[in-house]
Amino acid sequence: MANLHLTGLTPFLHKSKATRRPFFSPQYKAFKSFSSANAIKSPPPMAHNQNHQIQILCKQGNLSRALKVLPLEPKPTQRTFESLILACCQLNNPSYGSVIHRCIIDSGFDTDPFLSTRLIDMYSRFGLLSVAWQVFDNTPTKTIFVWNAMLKALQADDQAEEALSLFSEMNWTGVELDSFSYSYALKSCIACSADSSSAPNRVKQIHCDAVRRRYDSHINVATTLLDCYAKLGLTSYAEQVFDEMPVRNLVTWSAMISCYVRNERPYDALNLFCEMMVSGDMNLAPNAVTIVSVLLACAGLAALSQGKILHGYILRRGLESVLSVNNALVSMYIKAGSIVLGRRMFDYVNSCKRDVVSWNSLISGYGMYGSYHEAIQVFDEMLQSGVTPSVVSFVSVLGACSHCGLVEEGKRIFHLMTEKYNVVPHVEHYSCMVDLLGRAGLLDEAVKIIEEMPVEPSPQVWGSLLGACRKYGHVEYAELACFHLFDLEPKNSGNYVLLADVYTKAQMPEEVDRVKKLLEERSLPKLAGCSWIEVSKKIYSFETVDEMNPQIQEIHSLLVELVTAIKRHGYVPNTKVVLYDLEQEEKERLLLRHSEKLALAFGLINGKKGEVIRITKNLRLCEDCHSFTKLVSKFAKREILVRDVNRFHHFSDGVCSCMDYW
DNA sequence: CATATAGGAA
Repeated sequence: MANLHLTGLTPFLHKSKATRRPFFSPQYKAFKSFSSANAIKSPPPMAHNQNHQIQILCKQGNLSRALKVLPLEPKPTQRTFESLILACCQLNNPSYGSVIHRCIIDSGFDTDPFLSTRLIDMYSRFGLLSVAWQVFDNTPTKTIFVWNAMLKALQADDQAEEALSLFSEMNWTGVELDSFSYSYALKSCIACSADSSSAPNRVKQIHCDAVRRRYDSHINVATTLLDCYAKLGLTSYAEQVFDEMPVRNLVTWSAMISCYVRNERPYDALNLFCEMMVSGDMNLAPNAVTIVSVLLACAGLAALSQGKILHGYILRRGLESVLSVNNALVSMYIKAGSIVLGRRMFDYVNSCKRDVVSWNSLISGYGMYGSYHEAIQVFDEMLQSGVTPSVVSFVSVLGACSHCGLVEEGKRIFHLMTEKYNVVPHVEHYSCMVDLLGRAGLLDEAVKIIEEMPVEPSPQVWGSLLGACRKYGHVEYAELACFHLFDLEPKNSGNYVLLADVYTKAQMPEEVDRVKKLLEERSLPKLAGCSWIEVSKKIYSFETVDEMNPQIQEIHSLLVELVTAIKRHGYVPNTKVVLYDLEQEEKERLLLRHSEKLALAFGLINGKKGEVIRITKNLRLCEDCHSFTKLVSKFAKREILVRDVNRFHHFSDGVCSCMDYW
């Protein structure tokens, strides 16, 4: 069971990158001029113990009064400065920070490693990395705390390369590293998105180093390591770290669960969660973070019953008021097939507590159900409520347009985005536009978008074009898309299959064979079609070649019965989707073994009458299954909801909610 | 004198 992600979108991070050691950087100059202009002249008349007084004022958060007392004689103690810096961080006030720094220099504390640690941390919070570097460089005796503060600052500012070179400098200068050093360095490894091919080796190298110095048994180092492997998709490495850990806590378990979720193994995630729950360890009571991961797993599996059970647990634990949990619930209900319950969860949240993520979930949810009007209505409501749409908001709305074939509306929103909201289109938005135009058959226009886009087309962009080519049988553009795709993601077998599809449709058997050979040569496993269905709170999954199910005979005979019946209502098996060169009868037999048909028959046999049949598929729904299910919904008088990789199809009385546009 | 360590929502 793989490839379940519905809308694969990552948030975008925009952070300023300060370069190392610009001696008189603008920030530093600004800081100097500011602090001298604001130098405080006269000390207050008298105070019994001014150091103590300042520390009290800092604790109360009254920094301005504390600073008025500051330039005292004799000079303030180190403790006093520490209180000032901490208060300044708490108040998030960079101007006061500069004033305090000035006073520290004036008092001759600027070489003190303890205060340097605090200052570096403060400047890191304010995003003033170049000043942090100055403090770092001006500290002659660097304790491990000073090194770690700088390392953490770089890591927090996404300056991964800088962080790693600092880490190697630490190794080289012979500083006694501690577990924090390893944590920060590891986190930096996976942040190097620029050349991610080296990330696995970097992590492994630090792993070896940590093992050598016996730091791998530290729970934070091990957990960070686990998470790094999880984010790199190296699940087996993550499992190994998890298994070999001497002690595990809630964070470790949650990290492992989230590893399975993000690597498309929601079933394993749920199993591990159950294992944690039955351990009976009171320290392993799941918190909001754990719950969010598990809800994601339920969403991936479309495990509605499991999700509801979890919802009950959330209510008992009083976690329903946590916004992230609520958002995860909205998304879980939507992806598990109930837009109604998703909407109810959304409405349940106090409107002032909603954030842009809540809105985006609902918008993309309506998009997946093909409910364009609701999607756009919710989008408008969001704008009216004063929430600024994010990059993802536009992806969600454009996706909704795409699913409904509303080309003009999509173009209008794309313009709205750039003109009114000044959002510079990301590659994701171009990908949406290519998808929108491609699905509507406007292939030339889609290619024009790709040619003219100012950013490098991502695999998703070419993938959208290829998908459109499959739909419309455009060989030339399909070859163009694959030329890039085979280079960008050579191991994605789905692209080869799509290209073969295009050639099959165009009746070019030699080319079909050529692509198949390519697939074999590169020994890429074709992702097996898999469908699953929840019946009586249990999930049953089916693969195309599935003889393991004890009811398989019953399922097959029901399918044959159904086919005979619906053929009278005009069903013609669409044997074009079969890639193999076989007799017509054999092709029809193969069609009946498609996993979604098996799941459908299983649902008809075992499900309760009158209940909606919910099926989930790991690939795109095939055209034959689509028309088959439409007729079955009419013939068997059942509502059928099928979720494929992209969207939902709601079949009822012979009609699908997608109106045959998908 | 000591770094608020590590896991999460579209």
